[in-house]
Formats: sequence, structure tokens, C-alpha cells
Amino acid sequence: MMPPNLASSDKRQHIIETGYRLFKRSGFHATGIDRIIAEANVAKMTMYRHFPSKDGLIVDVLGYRAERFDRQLDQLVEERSSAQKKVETLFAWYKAWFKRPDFHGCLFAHALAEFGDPAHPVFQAAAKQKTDLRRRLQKILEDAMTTERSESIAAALLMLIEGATLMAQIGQGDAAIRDAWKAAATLIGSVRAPR
Amino acid sequence: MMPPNLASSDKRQHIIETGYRLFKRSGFHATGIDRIIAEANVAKMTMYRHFPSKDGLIVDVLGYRAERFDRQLDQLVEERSSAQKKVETLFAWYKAWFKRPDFHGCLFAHALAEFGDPAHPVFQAAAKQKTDLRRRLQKILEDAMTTERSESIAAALLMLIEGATLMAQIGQGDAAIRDAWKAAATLIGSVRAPR
DNA sequence: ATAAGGTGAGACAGGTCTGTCTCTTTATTC
DNA sequence: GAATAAAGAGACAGACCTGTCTCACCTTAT
Repeated sequence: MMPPNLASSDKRQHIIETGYRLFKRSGFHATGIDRIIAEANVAKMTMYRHFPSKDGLIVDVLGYRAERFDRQLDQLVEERSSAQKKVETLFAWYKAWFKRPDFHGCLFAHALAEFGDPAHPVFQAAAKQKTDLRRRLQKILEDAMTTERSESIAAALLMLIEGATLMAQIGQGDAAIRDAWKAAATLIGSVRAPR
Repeated sequence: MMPPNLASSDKRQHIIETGYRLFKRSGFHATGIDRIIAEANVAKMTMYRHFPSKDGLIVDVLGYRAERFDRQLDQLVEERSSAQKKVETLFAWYKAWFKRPDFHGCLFAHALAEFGDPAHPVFQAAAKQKTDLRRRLQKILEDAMTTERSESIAAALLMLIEGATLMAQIGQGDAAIRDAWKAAATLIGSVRAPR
């Protein structure tokens, strides 16, 4: 058994996905290890062989989720014409996400809420995702405007998205993403037709 | 001792303020009752005489915080001329809030993160504050534009504010509130000079 | 066949949590 | 001074938490 066990990696991934499902539904502190291993149908030692601790598992869950989000964003923005069209597609993606029955808000925002210490690895993993998303939005916008404006508007788009996600959590996602897109279109349009 | 004991109300308020300070710093689940009563220098039974449970205390803490925020907002917007000026003052208030050393993000957003069940009293108390704030923003804006536009832009302003608060939590509050205000000014200005 | 590593199942320790209880002390009002 | 209500102090129960440990089982490579 020298070669890396494939079944072992499968278990690891299964634990991550189970943790993701439970953490987003019930929060990090309120979800116990026992609950995770019971839902994942693995032994406790299997979990602790793959992850150093609960916090370590949380960090890996956030990393997994960030990677999956990045891949989806890659698919969304590829081969589309204008920056405005790309942003519109992104907002439509959020609108669909809000409608899903398993939507429970942004896991990274929740992580920041529960782990307020900036030195904590979970905090840093969550903060990184927000910073990365802002950078990606800026990359999309900089084709259509100056760098200075793209940075400012990218930050505004990110804030609109985060705010819309919060409103979606209290059952107002539909109106929120509609108003957010209206605002986003106005902001992007203001570049071409400044007052 | 027939008349309501004043000292008793003081204790109650002191417990609420201590809980507020600890909850916002460490989160709700991570903050234990023992910690609260130790910091407040009260006996455990004193706390349980004033509040039915930990969840009950949390609801009252959120209510206290919402009331205080409303009062501050009252002071901010009174006797100011234009809607734009009022919003600018509000954004300046957020900018100052982000700079405070005891800033740890929005307690209501954190409550929504930790109590994801819409039927939970804590969830409802937190959701109410967001809905109320949106309504107040709309009242401010409707002097300067049609009701339809004021509703849409008020929602956008709220999302910008919530997003900025999240970014402030990861140490980017200064740039966030600046970009948020830029966007807000563009949105408000777009009403007078529509494309 | 045999050796070895991954896994399941669950006991276990040590700690923390919420909430209840009793007993004593303090402060106020009549 | 006596009566009464609030509060302090802390034990306590029962549950849950994380993380470690043991032992039996199963699969796979040699």
C-alpha cells in the first residue's frame, strides 16, 4: 500500500462536503464533530487522521468552497463580450443561488462573524475570499474603464453583492438582487456618460 | 419595597450592555453565561431573574442596540437640508464607526449568521433591524425622488452599507466607505440627470 | 498466506455549556 | 428594629464539546 490510497482521499472529500453542508446550515460553533461524522458515516478517528482539528477542517471547507466558487466564476465570465454583460451574468448567477432551497447565506461572511480574531486561520481564509473576489471584479471592469474607476466600482459591486446576500438571508433576495443590478448598471453606465 | 426597584433595573441594563460588549467581540455561541456574569459582576441567578434564557438575553441585547442605533440616526438626519446631505452624513457616521477600536462588525448580521433558522426569535430580531433601516433610508430619499426610485435606491444604499461593514471587518473599512459613498452619490445623482 | 495500513465503533477524559437550586448577605421601607 | 425583596456565591445536574485511545475488521500488496 505504498501508493496514496484513493479511497482515503474520497473519505477526506466526503468529510469536507458534509462539513460544508452542516456548517452553512447551522453555523460553525453550533455544529459538533459528532454530528459531522455521523452524517458523513465515518469514524471519529478517520476525521482526525485527515484533519488536525475542527478548526483545520473548517479552513479546508472554506478552501474547498472558495475553489469551487472560483471555478464557477471562470465558467461564467469566459467568452462573453462586454464587461457589463459579464457583470449581468454574475448577478443572474447570484439571483439563481438565492432561490436554491439549500441557500443559507455566504459561508465566508458567517465565518467572519463567528471567528472575529484577525489572527485566526479561519478569519484569514474567509477574508482572502472577499479580497480575491474584489480583485476578480476589478479585472473584469478594467477592460471598460480606467484602473482607478474599475477599482472603485469593483468595490461597490462587491458591497452590493454582499449586501444582497444578506438580504437574501432574510427572504428578500429577489428584490435585493434586482435593485443591486439596477444600481450596478447605473454605476457602470455612469462611466460612459459622466455627469 | 413596593415601588419598582431602581437598582434592579440598573443591574438588568448592566447585564445587557456587558452581553453586548462580549457578544460583538466573541460571537453568541462562543460567549458563555459564566463569562457574562463574571464580567458584569453579578450572580447567575440575577441574570436568570431578569432574562428567561440566554436566547432571551440575546434578543434583548439586539433590541437595546437597535434602539440606540435608531436614536443616533434620529440625531443625524434631523434639520438637514437635502436627502443627499443626509445620506452623506450617514456614510460619514459609518466611516467613524469603522475606525473605533471596539468595532467588530454588525451585531445583527452576526446574529443572522449564527441563528439561521427564520423561526428563531434572534433571527427575527436581527431581520427586523435590517428591514427597519431600509425603510428609514427610503423615507429619507423619497423627498428627492419618486417613491419607486426611492425604494430601489434605498435598497442599494443599504446593501452598500452592509457590504462596507463587512469589508471594514477585514480591515478595509476606509476604502470601502469611500467607494460606497462614491457609488451612493452616483446613484442619487442619476435621478436628477438620467441617461 | 501474511503483513500492513486504513477504517468502524465506541469508550473515555477533561472541560464547558445552560439552567436550577440553596444558603447567606445586603439594602430598603415601614 | 422588623420585614421584605433583591442580590451574591457557589454547588449541582445533565448534556454536550473536542480530542485521544483501544480493539476488531477489512482490503490490498507482496
